[in-house]
Amino acid sequence: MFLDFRRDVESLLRDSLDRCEFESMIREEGTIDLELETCPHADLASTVSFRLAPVLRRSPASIAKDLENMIELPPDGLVGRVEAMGPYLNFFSSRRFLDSVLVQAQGDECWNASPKGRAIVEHTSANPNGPLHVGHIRNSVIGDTLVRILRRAGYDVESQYYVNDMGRQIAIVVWGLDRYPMDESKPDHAIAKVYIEANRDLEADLSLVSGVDELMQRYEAGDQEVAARFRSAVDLALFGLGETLVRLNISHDSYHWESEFVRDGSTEQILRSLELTGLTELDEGALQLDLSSEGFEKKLVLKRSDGTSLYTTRDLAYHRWKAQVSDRVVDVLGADHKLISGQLKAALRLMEVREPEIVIFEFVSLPTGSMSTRTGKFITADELLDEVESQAYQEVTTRRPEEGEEFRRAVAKDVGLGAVRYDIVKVSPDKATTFDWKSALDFEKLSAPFIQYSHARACSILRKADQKEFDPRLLAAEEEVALIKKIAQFDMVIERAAAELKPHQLATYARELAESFNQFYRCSPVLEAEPRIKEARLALVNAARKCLKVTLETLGIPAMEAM
RNA sequence: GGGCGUGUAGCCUAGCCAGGACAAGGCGGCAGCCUCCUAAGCUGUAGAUCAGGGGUUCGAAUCCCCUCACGCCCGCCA
Repeated sequence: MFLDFRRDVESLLRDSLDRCEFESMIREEGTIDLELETCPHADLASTVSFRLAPVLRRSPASIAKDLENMIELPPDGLVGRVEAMGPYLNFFSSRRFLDSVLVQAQGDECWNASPKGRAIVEHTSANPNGPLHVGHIRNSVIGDTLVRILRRAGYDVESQYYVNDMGRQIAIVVWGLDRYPMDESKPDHAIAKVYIEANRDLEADLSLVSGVDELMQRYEAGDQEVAARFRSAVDLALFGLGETLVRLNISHDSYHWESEFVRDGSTEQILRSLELTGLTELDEGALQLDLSSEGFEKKLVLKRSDGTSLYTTRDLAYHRWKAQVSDRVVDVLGADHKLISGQLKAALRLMEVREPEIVIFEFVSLPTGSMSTRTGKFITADELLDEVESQAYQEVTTRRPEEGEEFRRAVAKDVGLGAVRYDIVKVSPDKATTFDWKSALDFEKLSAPFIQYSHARACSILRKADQKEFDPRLLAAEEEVALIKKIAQFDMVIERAAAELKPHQLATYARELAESFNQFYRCSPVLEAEPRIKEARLALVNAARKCLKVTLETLGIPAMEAM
């Protein structure tokens, strides 16, 4: 679709540069950047003339004119028109392009890119010491959307949850379970209560801390009885976490426990590999890595003086394994991991292991300050989902009073899920946000229901008519052409979001697509149009419906047929 | 103190990495549209020294430097 058009424009422009012999004049600088971009004035515009002007000592406008004159448009290509507008070189798609988009969009193949390789995306990986809160799910939603985008872009993706089962937090939970029984609530919530109580005790009486240390040492040493207690506590928490993730339409293909990488010896192998670099040293019994050559002043501790391993060392083992079995490794991490992930990458470089691509998201705070599992200051994802769904139920009851209970419940569930996911994914990950109930419960334009609604309207039209043969050339109204072009951009948006790992670009596209459809909906009546126009418009509605559905699914948001 | 990130209308956000043709949306405000395919929609309107200052450039919200404000980090925690 649009990528085909862009490829044709690139080749036409390169040919033209060759014919004008511009390229040879500045070849020593390498190939010319064609400077193609989408803009309001053309389907693709090039500003390459500005770049050429100082080298050729000519005005950008005259260069653009020459380039325009030297372009030979094939009679039946995707590029319909080229026009030098001052210094800009504007390219417009052809009628054939619009027709082919409309035909392709009736099928299912055009929504998936060709195979690219294997990718591993690690996301969520919250400590199993409590439920997911509204900060954690920013990780989950960004991560899961990236998984879906990469799949669309042609990657064979495995999503992984890295379980921190060897950390202090989980040892505190295991220790606390001896003193406090879990109550009847959802297991992750019950574990959090134990964790909060245990922390309170440990802070009140520092002599208790040795009990936690001992548990950690026995776990790492392979004590069977302790291992069983750890496993049982972690499993309980993960079970609860998993239920929340299901509500968010998120699932992981595999779970990997930190302790795996200790037991199979790969953490020890990491230590040996790093010792070979000659940059390690013992300081008071602890093994440290000097990363000053990589720009880190502080030394990275790899092994405690009591011989136990540390999070980063185990993480290095995990990352070396991931790099070995895939073509792309992506981690989604909170802003508090910026430094440590930089050190991780540096250590991997020293071992000549391919570094992961790290997507950092900034924190979600509450109006009252930052969240904390330890002190119990958080809004859980479960609470949020309950509240949003209940609000959505009221909305749908107001708007569709004639519909039955079952319909309204189902719509509320899908609207609620969509609203939560879209609200998170629409914001760029590097923006810190403050959680706000009012905005979370808003179902208007800049939200998922806006897009779901467009899809439902398209479905409603299609339900009322049978699709027959159509002539795409009959779609020439401004809004119709704009909608076709917007649909065509799907492949480019996916490619870019997958390359840059920016899921919010897809959220922006989804809103634009829905807007284009709504404008078409207003201007072009379908069912009442004369037969041949009606068939063509039905085909466009069908194309838009498919594109909206695929876009929503890639965002992990349900596309209902009615709402 | 050092590092990283952010600062765009009353509020929230896109655009910034790859500088280019009028800074794009939403919420809220104001004025309209349901004898017409679902009004969770659509149309119009008002509202911006793109944090501030300097620099590079034919051209800067976008690149560089400085300042200010906010967030995160700088553990033998994870």
